[in-house]
Amino acid sequence: MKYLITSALPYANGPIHFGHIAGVYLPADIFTRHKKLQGVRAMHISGSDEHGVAIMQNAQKAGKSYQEYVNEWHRTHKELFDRYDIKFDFFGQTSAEYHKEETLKWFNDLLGKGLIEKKAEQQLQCQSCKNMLPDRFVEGECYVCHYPEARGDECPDCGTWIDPLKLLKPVCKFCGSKDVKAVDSFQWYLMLSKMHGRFQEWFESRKPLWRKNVVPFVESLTKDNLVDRAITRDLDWGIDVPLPEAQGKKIYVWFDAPIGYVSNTREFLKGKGEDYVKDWWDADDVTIVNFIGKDNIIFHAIIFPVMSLGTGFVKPVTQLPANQYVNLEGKQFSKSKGWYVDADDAIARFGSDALRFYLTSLIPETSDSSFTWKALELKINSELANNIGNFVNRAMKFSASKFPEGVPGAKFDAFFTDHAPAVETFMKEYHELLDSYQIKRGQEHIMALGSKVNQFITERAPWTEFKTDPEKALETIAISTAYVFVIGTFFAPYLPQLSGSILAYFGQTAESELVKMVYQGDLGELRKFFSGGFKLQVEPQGLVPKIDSKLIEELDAKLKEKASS
RNA sequence: CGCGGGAUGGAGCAGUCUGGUAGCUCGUCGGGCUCAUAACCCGAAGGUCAUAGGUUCAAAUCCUAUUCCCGCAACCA
Repeated sequence: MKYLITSALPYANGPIHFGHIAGVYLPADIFTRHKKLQGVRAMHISGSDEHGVAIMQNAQKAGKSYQEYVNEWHRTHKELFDRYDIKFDFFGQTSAEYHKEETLKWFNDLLGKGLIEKKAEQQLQCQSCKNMLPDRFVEGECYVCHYPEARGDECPDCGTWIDPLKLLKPVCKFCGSKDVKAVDSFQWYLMLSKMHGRFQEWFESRKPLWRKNVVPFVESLTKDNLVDRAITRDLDWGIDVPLPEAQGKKIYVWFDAPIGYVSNTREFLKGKGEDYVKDWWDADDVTIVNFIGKDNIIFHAIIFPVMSLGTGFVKPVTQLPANQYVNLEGKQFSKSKGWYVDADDAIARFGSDALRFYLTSLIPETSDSSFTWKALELKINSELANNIGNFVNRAMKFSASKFPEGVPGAKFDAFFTDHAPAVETFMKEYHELLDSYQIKRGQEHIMALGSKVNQFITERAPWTEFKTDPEKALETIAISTAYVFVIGTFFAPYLPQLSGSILAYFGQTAESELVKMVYQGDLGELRKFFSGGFKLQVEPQGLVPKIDSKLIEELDAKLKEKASS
């Protein structure tokens, strides 16, 4: 079994915030690290999504070329992911040549199979700026409830799905002109309706695997039929429709974006001796996992699977861990309203361990969750620092001060006879949680182990044993030391930095064979490692700095002040 | 109006598919310990599981109706 893991392509049009990180990239990163530590072949693929009207508008506003504009956001996003220790095997761009090639391969194949068809239609065009107006770029009066600011796709007041052609008093959102007219046009459509039967058959096989926030939603949209969708647009930024009669038309951004998963894999594997289709996307033993937010369900559960089934190029998605949203104190992030926390600024202040730990606890697996500064402080100080950080610190410091010459190998035996069975059970449960995409609970599970070992050390009270029976104290420290190793190992997918610092006490890293073996549950290897005795490789020190509550108050006040101004 | 999600001790959540003593983390209160980052350990208080009906020997869990909150996705995860 191998895992092809993708994260929703971030749109190269604005900053990434905690919602994106906790909802998509962080769980995908943790899951990928987990699989790799298990010794399973896995790759994590993503990249910037760089086409579409919104990008055109903002690039124009910024006075930049489209390519310049998306390149800048691409670089910004990449740097942010680095700071959060979110690793991709490949993070590409949809404006790249290889992506265009792959997209055209799909378009031509579907066209050849009759799954893409040209259809005549009427479309709104602004007579002032001459732009063809996509649904969201026209506003007017709702023809049902007469709400004056209905959007071209839906009336926010009465909820009617608007046919933009029927909108009363339409206004162009590009230039504000009221001179908007319907003109005859034509576009190419993805004929989803022709694939309804095959889609349903496939979807049945996915139902038992997918979350309950996905299945009923998809079912309600696909029960009776699938609606054909236009996949071309009249724009001047995007991939050209490869047909002579399609002058000036581009492929719709949502058609090419999911192909980005495939094209980026292709680019990643170039010259590496593996075929991106045969060895990965269409391999018999591949599990394809798309980490996405709830707003992307339609594309990942319906449209891209139909495209995949239609071409037969790639297997449709196996697992779709779609998360809900992370809000900011209950309300959606909104940069324009100032209701916003800069993810870059936060990581600079608190570091990867603290933010990854807190954001993991916020992964909105079943319902929306909420970021608050106060909760960040509490979570780090009273959980990560007091439980895990403090345990590692007290065990290692005691060892260093009372037994500076090290712990002899024989003292570790008690760990392997008395504690190993419980640790093995713990590991099994931990793997089950991660393997079923319960990322948040996996972290909670490690915390529970932290509590257990704090209990253990308090019960044994090595500081008392040291006075009455130093040999016994030595054994207590040996057992605690083994637990420190286990904790360091199991935090590796979640907190690579903390895990790295813990493992460094043993002269190991997350890439060490020993660590992988232990991660996979092989305590025999660990026994061999400790059998020669153990001496700290690094002077112990507090590994989890506490968060200053004054700083939290300042940040909190700043946020609220910004939002109210 | 429609569709989807949610409602569980002070806060955040799990449990609902497969009905059977209501669980976790934080917070609060009382006690213990002193190796450790004023950390750690033990104990306690605190919930008629949104509401109203129904099915059942038994309902947080199944059924029906209602209320409130969040989102709307085919260009914001």
